[in-house]
Amino acid sequence: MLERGMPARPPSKPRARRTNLPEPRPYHHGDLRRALIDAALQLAAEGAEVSVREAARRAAVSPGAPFRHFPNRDALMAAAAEEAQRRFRAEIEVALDQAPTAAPLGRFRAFGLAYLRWAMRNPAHFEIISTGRYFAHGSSAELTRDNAELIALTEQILADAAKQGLLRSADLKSIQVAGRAMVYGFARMNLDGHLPRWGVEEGEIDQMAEGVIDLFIAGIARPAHGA
Amino acid sequence: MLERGMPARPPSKPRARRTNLPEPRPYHHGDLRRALIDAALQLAAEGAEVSVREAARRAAVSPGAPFRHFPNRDALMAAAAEEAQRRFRAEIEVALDQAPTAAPLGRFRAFGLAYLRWAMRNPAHFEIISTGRYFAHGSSAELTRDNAELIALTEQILADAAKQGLLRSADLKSIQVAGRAMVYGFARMNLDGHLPRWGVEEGEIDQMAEGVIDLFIAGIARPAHGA
DNA sequence: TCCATTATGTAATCATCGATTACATTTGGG
DNA sequence: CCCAAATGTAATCGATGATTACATAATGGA
Repeated sequence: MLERGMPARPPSKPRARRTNLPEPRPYHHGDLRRALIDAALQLAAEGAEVSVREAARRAAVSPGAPFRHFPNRDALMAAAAEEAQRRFRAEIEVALDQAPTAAPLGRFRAFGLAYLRWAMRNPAHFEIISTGRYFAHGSSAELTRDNAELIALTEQILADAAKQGLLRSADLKSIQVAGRAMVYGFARMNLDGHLPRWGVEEGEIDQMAEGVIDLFIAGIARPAHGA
Repeated sequence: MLERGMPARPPSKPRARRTNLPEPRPYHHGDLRRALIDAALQLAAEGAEVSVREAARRAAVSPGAPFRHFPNRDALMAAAAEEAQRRFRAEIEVALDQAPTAAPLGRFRAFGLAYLRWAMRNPAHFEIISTGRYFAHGSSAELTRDNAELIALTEQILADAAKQGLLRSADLKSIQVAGRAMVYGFARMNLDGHLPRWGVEEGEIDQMAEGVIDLFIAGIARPAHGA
């Protein structure tokens, strides 16, 4: 596969037909596919709508060029979503690696916090991943699989918690769906502008996210023996 | 205000210039604004994207006509959202009117169930209301006010529950945000295709919604004395 | 080494969409 | 009755997704 840092100028005949252009980029881009994905993610992060043409513009390429790499706009969005999902998942896995394996509810908490933290800091990317409005639902097998694995992870954590007698209810399915809904909902509330900007304080929303997750865990956890 | 069932043909001179067209609609529509809003909601409900032109087409009117009633597409979407929000709110208020005033947690449950029931049955309309992606965020004062009132309603219910000593925690803010996040998240999960179609059974998702809400209430409620 | 095949980019073009402008028709009040 | 305001039409513009024909570069086998 072509790398990003490859030599930008193959030493073939330069053919400087126009001498005033500062960057006579070679006819071939090098890794246009990657550049388009990056441009798409960047556009989304800037709050602009992602158009194929604008991505092409950012890659300094003609409007038709992207269609050599993606059959249509949705395919570009799907590729961008896959990249975003990789980053999302990586951050969650780092958080889980740092949490002790023996404490399921602590892992559950770490998972939720990492999830929300990423979603708060990358709202546009989170939306591309989650909404399925930017490209057909099951069009990306990688995205589907990745997501299913994350869900399975939470199921495993909850099953461990149940096995250790840490949960008040045996209805794991409801707990799982409720937890997903709450975290997903909090992320989307932030995204959709339903979280008032409590004070200008940075990190205030992070704090609220923490409070909400802890409330949920307190709600499902079996009360401590002495309480 | 003009009604939908108004006489479609004012008895002015018919001017049948072309005799083969089945419906020589009069030059003036009657209530184009309302027809455009209906068309927009209908298009959304059908899963199609809402375009001004298609709404105009459905109203059998020229592509420029809608702009006599809405300055731009967003304004049309905002008007459609206001209409959807009215229906949404009406259904919730009916549900609350049927719930006993003295049982705050029962009212909380009724609220959540009505909310989810409507969101499940009108996913596209729910999205128009909630997403703020179809028109500028605070562009509709009515929508903002309506939504704020619904939120205030849940706050009141929770405050009542706290006053009656029904809650385990005194952190009403976290409870409120967590509850909103969970219900909102469940609705959006359905919308975004994150709820697997558990069996073809109709009403299965309704059941899941109920389970999730009950789990949440059980989590925040002070345990019964004898338990 | 040559060159032919394939990969990749360009130019031109099309249909659709949101939006604006100039013009036409209808309606309703003075 | 008539004119002004409201409302609809026609024509047009710029942006976009997408397709097609063509141009250029990269690659590998003879």
